Amino acid sequence: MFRKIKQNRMSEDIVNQVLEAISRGDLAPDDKLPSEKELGDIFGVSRVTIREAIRSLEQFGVIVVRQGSRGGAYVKKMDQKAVVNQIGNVLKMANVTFPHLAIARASLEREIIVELIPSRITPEDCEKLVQNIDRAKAHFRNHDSAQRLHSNFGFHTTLARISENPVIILMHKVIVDLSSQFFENVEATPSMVERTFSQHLEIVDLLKKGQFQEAGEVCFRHIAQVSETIVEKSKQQSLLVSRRI
Amino acid sequence: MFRKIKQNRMSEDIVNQVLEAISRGDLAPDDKLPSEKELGDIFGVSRVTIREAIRSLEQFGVIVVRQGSRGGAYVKKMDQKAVVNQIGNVLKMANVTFPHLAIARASLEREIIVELIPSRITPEDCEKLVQNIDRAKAHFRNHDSAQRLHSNFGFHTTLARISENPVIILMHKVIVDLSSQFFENVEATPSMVERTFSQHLEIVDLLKKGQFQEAGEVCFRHIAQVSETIVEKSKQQSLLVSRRI
DNA sequence: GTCAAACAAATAGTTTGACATTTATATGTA
DNA sequence: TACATATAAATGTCAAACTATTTGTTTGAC
Repeated sequence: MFRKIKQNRMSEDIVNQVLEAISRGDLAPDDKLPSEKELGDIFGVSRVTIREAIRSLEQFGVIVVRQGSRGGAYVKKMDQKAVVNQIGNVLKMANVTFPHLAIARASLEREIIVELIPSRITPEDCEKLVQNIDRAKAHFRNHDSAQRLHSNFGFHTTLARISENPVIILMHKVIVDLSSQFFENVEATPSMVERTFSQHLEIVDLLKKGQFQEAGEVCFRHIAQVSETIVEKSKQQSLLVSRRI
Repeated sequence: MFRKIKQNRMSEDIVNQVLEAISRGDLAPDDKLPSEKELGDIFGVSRVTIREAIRSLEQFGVIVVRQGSRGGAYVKKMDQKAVVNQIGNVLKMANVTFPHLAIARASLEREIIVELIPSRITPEDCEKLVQNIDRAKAHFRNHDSAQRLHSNFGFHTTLARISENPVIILMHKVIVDLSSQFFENVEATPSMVERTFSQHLEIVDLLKKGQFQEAGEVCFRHIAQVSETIVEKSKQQSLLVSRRI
């Protein structure tokens, strides 16, 4: 019925005021907040209190603080990358395992392909997907596994983007980012890599032909299968995969 | 190739050490951190620095701080609710609109129903779903719209839980929580409420009959339709719906 | 014994003033 | 011009004191 009142701590009040200012647009990205001393004068509190508020805002991810001359607290652009990072950090403290991430990703991408993409996909999108595959192949030839992984994940991220729904794109990116660390810790065999390439190509081909249902199923199986391999490989290398990330 | 070193700020170091201690399990939920003074002695820094670290950890959501005797910083249980809250707060600062949330939710639930539920659903699950509907109806009769909404959202949350995938359950809950504020701000007409009841019932009936594909489609259309109504009603009441949440 | 008020102890919240460190920019010099 | 150096404006840190809040304990009245 009622919610408990708790308005201790001046720093909290300051945090809220700054957040509101950002929400309203009174503070735009790259804007500089007044210096700690000035803020102290404005809010009528000491520098220590201001600094506590700044630490909260910084942890929240809405400002960055630079030292030195021309330093200070600057409003951070809350772009997709920043949001994904923030959410990822929170999720790291939750008891989420790699298999859970994998299934969630596979499901999400299937839904994206089967239901969200058909009305939106363009030949240019297909072209981008193919480019991702080509880039990954080039990195494979150069034995650059980090970049190869990046391009392969890029294939899936590109898929998600076609949905044009920021919430879905965000959720997908969070899952992919958290998953990627597991991929980085196992060495992929050439056959695994080649299979990924051919499955990615198969998905693009099906998309081009308008066979979205099939493409979705191939994608789901692809992710499930690759994830299963990662889990197996991780076990061989005694890596934690079923524990919290 | 290399990443820039940045070892400024002792409070950051302290934050990381505490986070690691929590990750390792050295600090369990409800454990009390030493007092500020003691922490200062342990880390060899002043109380001010300790307090800055504590503000960060608090904003991160891993501790709560109580004042007074027997007060101090206590490790917070990172249960689903806390994680959902944290992620929701981050998302509030992103440019996410209600329609985007609505489509994401509709898609997510369709995938849950069509692909994730079939192998898992039990008669008990159906019973829980029916109970949610009944509770909502009771609240409707009592003209308690807040509780009615809560039970109606509970129907969908119960659905998500059947997936048994914490990542999916989490994503779904975040979206539902963020969406709910829009529902709370418009007054639903009796006909809208009745239609929701009948659609929820229809979904349960289809689930009982094993017609998952159909249930998924009904659910998708139900969410899309209700959301559309919310958008319309909000416009009439001059509420922001297409701007950032 | 029970209740309430007064008191004590522990802890977070805040202030003040000082000094250290970092960084961009201006200044001076070869 | 190029490079070193000084300067100024920030943040980063410290120490010590005082305030506010919460909780436990004692004391006293009934």
